[in-house]
Amino acid sequence: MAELTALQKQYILHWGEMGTRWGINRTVAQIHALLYLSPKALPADKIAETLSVARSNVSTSIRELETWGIVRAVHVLGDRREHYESMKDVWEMFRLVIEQRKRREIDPTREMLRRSLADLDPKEAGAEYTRERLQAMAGFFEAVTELHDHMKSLPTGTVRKLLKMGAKMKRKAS
Amino acid sequence: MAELTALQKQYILHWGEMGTRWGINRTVAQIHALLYLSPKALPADKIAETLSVARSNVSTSIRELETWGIVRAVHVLGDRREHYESMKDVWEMFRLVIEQRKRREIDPTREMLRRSLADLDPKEAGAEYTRERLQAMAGFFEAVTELHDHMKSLPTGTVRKLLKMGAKMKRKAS
DNA sequence: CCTTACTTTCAGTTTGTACTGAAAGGACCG
DNA sequence: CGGTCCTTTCAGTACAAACTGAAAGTAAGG
Repeated sequence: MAELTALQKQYILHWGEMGTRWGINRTVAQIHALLYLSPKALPADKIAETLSVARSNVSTSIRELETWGIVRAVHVLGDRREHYESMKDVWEMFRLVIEQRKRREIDPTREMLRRSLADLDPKEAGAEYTRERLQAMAGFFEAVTELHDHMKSLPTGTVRKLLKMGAKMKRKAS
Repeated sequence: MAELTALQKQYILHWGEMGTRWGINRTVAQIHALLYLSPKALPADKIAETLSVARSNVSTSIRELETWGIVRAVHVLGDRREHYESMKDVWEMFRLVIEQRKRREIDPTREMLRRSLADLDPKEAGAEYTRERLQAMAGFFEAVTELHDHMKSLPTGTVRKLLKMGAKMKRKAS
């Protein structure tokens, strides 16, 4: 992956934009795209050069990708630099990201809703209405959590198969 | 909803933060939270005052919420101002948002992947590897789309029931 | 150990998004 | 119609996030 082909450029740019729309830093997403397409692990300076960003920016972004668990450092014989490679299993990548975002965002929301419901003062005006709204919202997040936990308990690959099966059944039925 | 209770403030602030993490403008999310908790529709100036943002900012944000289809204007007898109210069905709200985000983000991504696969020049070095990666990614997005379409074809409320059922079954089994 | 190769940290700067307030644009009322 | 009330638009500004480059930190090699 000396220089980027038009196709690679397109993919990386698109993935960067997708990132920003879902709260992922553009550069982080671009680096991930680059590594995902790369047949071999790349050193940070190569990444910086290819994407035209500062070496230090690559360092920070790679760290974030490592925390997600979708990029890891590997060592190359006769080279002191760390080389980075992306996980190749798309399903596993999304599973990791979803699981962590759930923990960081959904769980605190459930917590907040539970706390709110507990704190609700029934004497206050409109408390009954507020309770209804909070409960409806809480119900949704609890259901999503149940679904997530349920899927998590299945071995890797099963979800994929189930989705594919569902798709086939739907086609047959229609 | 003259002044905000501590609970309402907490909910609105939290929802605003949630928004930012998922690519939704903070103010947009806060306004939605306010309307969701409000038993009656609120006029724009009231919203601006309550959240301490400019009237014009409310105008733009409300418009965005209206395009999502989760907030609508209602008229109050003897008041010339538009009053805004949020949809109260949480499931339907999320369904709307998910459907539109899929259309805006997932669909163009599938398109890009399809185009990339078509454009792939087999003579280029590493084309086979690139094809594999693109295909894996495309497979994922196609599966997600299938799942989405499948759910969409079910009547409102069914998904909710299925999730709840799944949760119960899981509890029984374990 | 000292040098060299590489990585991380961080203060300062840039950039893009969000926000404001003033002005223009409706719409209803008398 | 003219006035009032309300909404939208938009140019300018503010702000937060992202990014840079220099300096400090770390580790391998001689």
